[in-house]
Amino acid sequence: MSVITRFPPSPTGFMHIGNARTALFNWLYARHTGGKFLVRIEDTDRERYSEEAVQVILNGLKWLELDFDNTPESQFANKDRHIEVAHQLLAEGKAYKCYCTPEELEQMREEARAKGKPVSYDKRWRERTESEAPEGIDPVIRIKAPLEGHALINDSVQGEVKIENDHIDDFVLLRSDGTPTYMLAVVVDDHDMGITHVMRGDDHLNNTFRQNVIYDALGWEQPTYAHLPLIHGPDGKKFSKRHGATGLEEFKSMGYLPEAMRNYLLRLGWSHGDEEIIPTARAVELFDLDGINKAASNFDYDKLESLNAHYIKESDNKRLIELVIPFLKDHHNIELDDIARTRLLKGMDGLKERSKTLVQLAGEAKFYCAAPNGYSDKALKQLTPESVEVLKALNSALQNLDTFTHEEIEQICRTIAKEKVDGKLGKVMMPLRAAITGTDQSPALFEAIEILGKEETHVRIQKTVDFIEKS
RNA sequence: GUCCCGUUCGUCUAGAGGCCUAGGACACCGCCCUUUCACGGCGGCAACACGGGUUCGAAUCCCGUACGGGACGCCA
Repeated sequence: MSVITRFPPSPTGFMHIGNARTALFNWLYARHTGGKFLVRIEDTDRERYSEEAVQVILNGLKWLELDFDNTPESQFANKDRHIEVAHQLLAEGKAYKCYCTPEELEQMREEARAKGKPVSYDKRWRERTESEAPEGIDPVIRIKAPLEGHALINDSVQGEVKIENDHIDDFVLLRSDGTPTYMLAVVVDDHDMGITHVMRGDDHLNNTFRQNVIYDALGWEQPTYAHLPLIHGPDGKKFSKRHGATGLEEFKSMGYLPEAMRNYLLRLGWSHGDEEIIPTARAVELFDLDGINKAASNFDYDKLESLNAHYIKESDNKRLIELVIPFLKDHHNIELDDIARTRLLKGMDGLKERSKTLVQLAGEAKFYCAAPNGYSDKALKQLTPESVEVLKALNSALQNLDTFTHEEIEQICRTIAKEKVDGKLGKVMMPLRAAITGTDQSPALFEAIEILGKEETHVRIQKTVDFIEKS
C-alpha cells in the first residue's frame, strides 16, 4: 500500500515553526516512499476563519518548497459527511445525546479537580433515555468510549503507549448546534482521504486514544501514527514570541534561506549518524521514521545561522542577488540599478563568504550599490589628519592607472605605505577602507576597488579627503 | 489534581550490553592565515539527571525518585 501523509493546519494567520517542521516531515516521508503528501485546511472554526489566513499557510509551504499532491481540501466543506457519520453512530447505539449545559460541565470539572479525580465528563447521560431530556436544551452527541480494559497505540516514534480505557472520556462528536468537532472531523477526513500515516506533534498523543475510539466504532483501520516531539524555545520553555521569531514569515524576513530552514528543522529531532549538512535531495533519500527522536528539542539560532551561512556560500550568485534585493530595499532603502547589479555579481563571491543571513549580506553589499552616506565610529577613527596625506597620494596614483586591476591597486597601496607610513600597510588600507565603505570592515579591498572602478573610487576618496579637511 | 511522554557536553545529537578513555556539529576559548571583519586550518574546554537492581560486563535492560514537557474544551 502506498503511503499517504497529510498536513492539516488550522488557518490561524501564521505558520508556527513547529508546524513547519511537521509539514516537512510529512512531506519527506511521502517523497521518500514515493507516496503522496496532501494538505487539508482545518477550517471548521468559522469565527477564526479567513481567506488570508489560509494564504499565509500556503505561502509558507511554497516558501519552504514543499509541494503537495492535491488541491488543499477544506474540512468545513466535508461537514455534511461528518454529521452523517455521527448520526450513524447514534443510530447504532455507539453514541448518545447529552443534555448537559456548559455550566453544568464546568461545575463537574471543578468538583473533580477538588476531589483529585480525573477532570473529565462523567458519562452521566450515557445510559439515560430520551424521555428524561430537559426542555429547551439542544443536546450534543457524545461517543461511547469503552468502559473497561486498556487501549494501546503502537506509535512509530513513541513506541508502545498504553492507557486505561476508563481514562478516555465520552467526548463530543457533534456540538449542540449540530456542527462536528475536530475529533470527529479529523478521523473521518483522514479515513476518507486514505491517509496511511499520521505524523503530528506529540501534543496530540492523548487525542489519539480518543480518535481510535471512533475508528473502532466505525470498524475502520487505524493509520500508522508517528508523534513528533515538540520544539521548545532556546530556554527549554514553550516556544513563544518572547524567544524571538516563531512564525515562518519572520524567519524569512530575518534572512534565512528555505534550504537552510529545511536542513535545520530536519536535524531538530531527526538524525542520521554524524551527518549535519543534509540537503533536501539527500534528506528525501535518507528520511525514515526510525531516525526520529523521542525527546523535545530546544531551538538554537546559532546553529540555524551556521547552516544558513553554509547554504549562502553554496548559492548561485545570481540567485543571491535576487534574494538580497528586498533586504537592500527594506534595510538600506536601496533600489538596485544595472551598475550596482553588475558590481554585485562580480563581488558576490567575496561577499557571500562573509554573511550568515541575507540581512548581513545586504549590509555587506550596500557599498557596491551606493557611496557611504557617513562613517561609522570605528571608520571615523581612521580618518586622522595624517591619513589625509595617504588618501591624497592614493587618489592621484590611482588616477594615473591605465588598467584598473587589483594587482596594480595593491602595488600602489604598498608603495604608498612604504613612502608615507613606514611600510605599514594597515595604515593605508584602513583609511582607504573607510573612504570606500564608510566602515572598518569589508571584503578584500583591492578586488572591491577594482569592481567599483576608477571613477567611483576617485569620487569616494575625494569626498573623504574633503570631509576630513572640513572637520 | 489525574493521565501520558521524556532526560547523553551550554545547544542539536551519535550510541541497539563489551567497539566508549562516550564520537560529531553549533556555540565558546586559544593558535595559524591576514590590509579589517569574517571565512578557512589546527587545537582545547565540555555530557550519560539521581538511586537501586539484572549481568562477568550497563549510557544502553528493569524498578523507583527528581526534574522537564504534554493532555485533560460544545478549540484545533
